[in-house]
Amino acid sequence: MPDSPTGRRQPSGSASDSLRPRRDARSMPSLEEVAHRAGVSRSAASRALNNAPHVSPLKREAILKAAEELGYVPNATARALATNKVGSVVLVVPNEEPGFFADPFFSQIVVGIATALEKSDLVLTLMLASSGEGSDRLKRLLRSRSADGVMVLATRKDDPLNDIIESTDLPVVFCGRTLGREPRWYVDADNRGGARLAAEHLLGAGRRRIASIVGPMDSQASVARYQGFVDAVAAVGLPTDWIEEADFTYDDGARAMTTLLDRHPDLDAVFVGSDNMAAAALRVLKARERSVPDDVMVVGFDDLAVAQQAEPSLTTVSQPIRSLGHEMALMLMRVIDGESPSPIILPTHLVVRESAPSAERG
Amino acid sequence: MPDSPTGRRQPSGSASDSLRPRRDARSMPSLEEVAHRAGVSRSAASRALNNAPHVSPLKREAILKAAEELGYVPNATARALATNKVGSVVLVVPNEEPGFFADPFFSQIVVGIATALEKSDLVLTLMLASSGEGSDRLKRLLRSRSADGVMVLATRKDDPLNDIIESTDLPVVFCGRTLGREPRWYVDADNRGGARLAAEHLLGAGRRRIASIVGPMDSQASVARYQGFVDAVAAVGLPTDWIEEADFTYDDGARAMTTLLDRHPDLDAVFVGSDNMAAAALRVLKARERSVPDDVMVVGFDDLAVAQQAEPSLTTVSQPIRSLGHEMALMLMRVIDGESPSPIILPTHLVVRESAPSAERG
DNA sequence: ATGAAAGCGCTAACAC
DNA sequence: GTGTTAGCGCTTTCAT
Repeated sequence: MPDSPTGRRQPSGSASDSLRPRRDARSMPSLEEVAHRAGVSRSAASRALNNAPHVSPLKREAILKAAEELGYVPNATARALATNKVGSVVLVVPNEEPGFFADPFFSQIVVGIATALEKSDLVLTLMLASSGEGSDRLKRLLRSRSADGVMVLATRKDDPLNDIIESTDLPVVFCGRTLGREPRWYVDADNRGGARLAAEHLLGAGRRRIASIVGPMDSQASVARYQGFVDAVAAVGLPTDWIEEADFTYDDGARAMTTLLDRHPDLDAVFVGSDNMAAAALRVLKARERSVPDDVMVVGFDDLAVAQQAEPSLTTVSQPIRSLGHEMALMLMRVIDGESPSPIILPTHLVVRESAPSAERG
Repeated sequence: MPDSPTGRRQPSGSASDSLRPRRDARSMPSLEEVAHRAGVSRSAASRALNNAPHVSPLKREAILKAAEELGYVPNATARALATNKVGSVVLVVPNEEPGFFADPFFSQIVVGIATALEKSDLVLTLMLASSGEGSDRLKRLLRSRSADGVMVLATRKDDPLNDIIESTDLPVVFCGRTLGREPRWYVDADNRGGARLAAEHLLGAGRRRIASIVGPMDSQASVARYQGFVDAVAAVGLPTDWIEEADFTYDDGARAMTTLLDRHPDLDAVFVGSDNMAAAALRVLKARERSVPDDVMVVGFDDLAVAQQAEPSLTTVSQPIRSLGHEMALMLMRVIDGESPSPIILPTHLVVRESAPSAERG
C-alpha cells in the first residue's frame, strides 16, 4: 500500500467507502502544509497564526499569505485537544415546561446569547433536557468535557436537573433562579419590582378589589411576581389572597380566570403572571361580559407580541428577554476567563396599554 | 518541578492560575487509568468500552466495572480527533427573518431535532446566521470541521448563506427549499397541497370572490402556497390575482388585508399565507365591520397556537413543524452514515374552525 | 527568533 | 484475545 498523504496508516478500503461522500483531508490544508508552503516550521506557523510573539515580521507575512492562499482554517478539534478548551458553551433548557419557557421566550433568549457569542469564537450547543433519558445525556455531556461552560434556563424547584448541574465543575450561569438555591452566577429580571409596579398601577387607577393569576409556585419567577403583588397590595391594607395558581399556559390561565370570577364576582382588576395567561383572561372576561378595562382592568407580564395584538391591547410588565440571554452569555464568558462577576438583575418596566390605562375612564 | 500526574510538561504556574476555577484533569479519569485499574491495556479498555469484539468476557467485565467506579466518561474531543468524527451537527438559522421562522416555528423545529438526536450521541449546535459578520463565522465553522453535518432552515432566494452552504463538503439537509435551487436532501411540508385544500374549502363553502395574502415571493414556501391557491381557484375559472404580498409579520399582514379590502370591497374570502398574518387580517376585518365568517371567510396556514386563540378561531392548514425538524435530523444522520435518503414531503391538512366553517351558515 | 519534539486522550492497525 | 504503537492536528516547552 502506498503511503497515505498524511502518513497515517490507512484502513483497508472497504467497498462501501466509495459510496460515502467522503469529505477527507483532501481539501483541508493542515498547519503543516501552510508551514511548508511558507518555508517555515510548524511552530512558527502556529505562532504567526495565533498572533503570538517570536516571529519575524517577514515570516509572519509569508505564513499569513500561505494560509490565506490555501484557505487554511485550523481544525477546531485538534486545537481543543491541545489547549484543553473546547470552544463551545452549552445552553441547557429544561424541557417539557408547559408555557413559561415556551416559544417566544426560548427564541429570544437564544438570539440574545447568539449575539453575545458572535464576537467571541465560542459556539452554542443546545441541550433540551427532557426528564429521564435526557438527563443521562446531560450528565455525560458535562463530564465528557465537550463544553467550556454552561448556561441554564431557570428550573423548577424539584427538577432533577438541579443536582446534575450542581455537580459539574464547569462554570455555570443561570438565567433566573431556582427556589431554595442561590447560584453563584446568574442573571434575572426584576420580577418582584415589575409586579409591584403593575399592582401599584392598578391601585393608582383606583381599583381596590384586585385579584391575581399567579404562575406555578415552584417557579422562582412566579413567587417573586406574587411577592411584588403583595408588596403593593398589602401596603394599602388590601387582601392579597384573591389569587389562583395556573401553569403558564393559555388554557390554564382561562381556567384560573374563571375560578377567580366565580369566587370574587366583584373583582375590578387582575394582575396576571404572564401575557399568555392574560390573553386567556381577556377572553374569559369578554365571555363573562365584563368590559375591560371599565369593569375589570388587566395587567400581564412579559410584553410578548400577544400583548400588543390582544383586544384590548394588554398593559403589561416588560422584561428584556433578549438582554437576559445576552448578559447571561457575557457573564459566562467572564467566568470562563477566570473572573467572578456579580449577579445581574435587569430592570423591568410597565407598558401601559388599553387593558389598564393610566387614568380611570368614564 | 515534580512530574505532573499526566506526565505532560506543565506550564510554569502563573499567579492568576490559583484564581481560576481550574477544572483540571484531577477528577477526570482517563482511559489509561481505567485500564490500569482493571489490569489491562488501553486498547483492551477502549475495545471493551466501545463494545468492540476481541475482548474476553472476563476482562470486559472488569473494565466496565473499573470505568463505572472511576466514573469514567471518554473525552469527547480526543475521541473526535482520533475518529475524525466530531459528534455534533449544526443547525443554521437564517437570522433576521421577519416572521416566517419566527418564534414558534424555530422552537418547534428545535424540539423535533432534539428528540431525534436524543437517541444518537450527536449534539446540536446552533448557528444564527445573521448577515455580514455572521456568515464569516459560519464559513469558518464549516471549514474547521467542527460538525459532522449541517441542517439549514429554508433561506430566501438571494440569501448569501446559500453560496456558503453550497460550498461545504459536509452533508447538508434542508428544511424547506430555496427558490431556484434543488438541494439533494431536504424535508418540506406539502405547502402547495395544503394551500389547495384551503382554497377548495373556501370554494366548497360557496365563496367565489377569493383573495389571498401571500408571503414574500422570494420564499419558496410562499410561492408554493400561492401555487396551491391557484391550482384550486383557476380550476373553477375564477381570478387568481386578488392577491397582496406581505412579509409574514402581523403588521404587514394587517396592511395587506386593508389593501385587499380597498381594492376588492366585495371579497368574500381570503386565504392567508400564515396564521400570524391571518390573525392580523381578522383584526382588520373586524375593524372594517366585516363579519367573519359570514361576510368574509378566512383560512390561515401553520396551525400555531394563535389559530386556536384567535376570535373567531382560525380555520387553517396544519403543518407538522416538529416532525419537520425530527425528519430533518433523522435524514441528516442517515446521510452522515453514508446513505442517500430521498427527500421527504410531509403532508399538511386542513383544520376547520370558526373563521371558515364547513357548511355555509345562515 | 526558530525549530524539534513532546504531548493532549483516544482509536485502530498491526503483530503476536 | 491481547498488547504495542503510531498516529489524529494542534500547541507549547525547551534548546538552540
